Amino acid sequence: MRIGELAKATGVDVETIRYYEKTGLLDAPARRGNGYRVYARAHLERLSFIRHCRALDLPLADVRRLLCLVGLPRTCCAEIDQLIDVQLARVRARLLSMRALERQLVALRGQCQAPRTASRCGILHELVAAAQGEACVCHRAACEEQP
Amino acid sequence: MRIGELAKATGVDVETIRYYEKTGLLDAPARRGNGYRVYARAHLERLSFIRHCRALDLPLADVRRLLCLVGLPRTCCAEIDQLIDVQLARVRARLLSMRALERQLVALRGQCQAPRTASRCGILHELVAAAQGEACVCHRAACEEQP
DNA sequence: CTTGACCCCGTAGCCGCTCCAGGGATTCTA
DNA sequence: TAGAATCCCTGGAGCGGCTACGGGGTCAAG
Ligand SMILES: [Zn+2]
Ligand SMILES: [Zn+2]
Ligand SMILES: [Zn+2]
Ligand SMILES: [Zn+2]
Repeated sequence: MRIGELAKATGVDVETIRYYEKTGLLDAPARRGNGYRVYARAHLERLSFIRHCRALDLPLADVRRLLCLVGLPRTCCAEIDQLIDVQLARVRARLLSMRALERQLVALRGQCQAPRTASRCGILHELVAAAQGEACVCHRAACEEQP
Repeated sequence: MRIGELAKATGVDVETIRYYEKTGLLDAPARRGNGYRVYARAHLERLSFIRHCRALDLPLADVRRLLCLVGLPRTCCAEIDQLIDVQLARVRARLLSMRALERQLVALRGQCQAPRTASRCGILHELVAAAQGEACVCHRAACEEQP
């Protein structure tokens, strides 16, 4: 199986596969006489594993560790479970900040309903005013929700 | 006002301020005899503006454009409004994928309730099985929700 | 025998910082 | 007045996770 075929089979870009090899995440495969990489089933599975982990947005360092733990079946899995817990916490934190961001942007967007000149744009006006120390709609709203 | 004072006043790190100057986002300030940067009120406001935009997660290229438009008051503000619209769309897209991610991670986490050996860890088992082509809890769930 | 798809390698670029080494200036304390 | 702590300077490297590029070699179809 050549690199392009592996790429198609896994949905991972060719360049990315080479990058994974360079960083030691994927074993260097055998080569044909012409220098082309030849992949075996084991590579396919390992790369699919990586891709699946990446779909969960796990950092490559975590993926590396997981791949390592697959080869150590006697280890306690607490570390694995914790990797997922930490990732879940990261995702939830991001979720919270994205929600706040959405609210802020909606509030800001509401400042300009119809196109005018820049000097009369409610959005720009708001951003400039906030920079001069005045409370801004986007962040003022967030603060008032607190109590 | 020295760089450290500006940093404290705006909440922007000293290194970041220098970075903004290097990339032309913030004007190079005057210097004292000893080479220290001396900032004026205009810098403080400009940097506060940048920080506020960054709090909305606007890319620096957009911030740059906004700063440029502040100086062109006669321009139509449609471009400003659109910058915010695009950012809102980005945030909402991220929000959707974060929500999906949370569901997937929760499903995966549920595969291992109590610590065992790695070879019996439901999480690791799931990841490996998925790499071998079997449907995984995390992504299978997502697919079944579609219809 | 040319065209086009595929493959190789090494390096640089993206974003938005963040940190480092290796120095100089200033200010506070003992 | 010496030493320590704190500030400031510069240029450059490093982070993550790719992505793009330049300049080439290989191979099968038409
Ligand atoms: Zn407007
Ligand atoms: Zn605001
Ligand atoms: Zn487990
Ligand atoms: Zn899955």
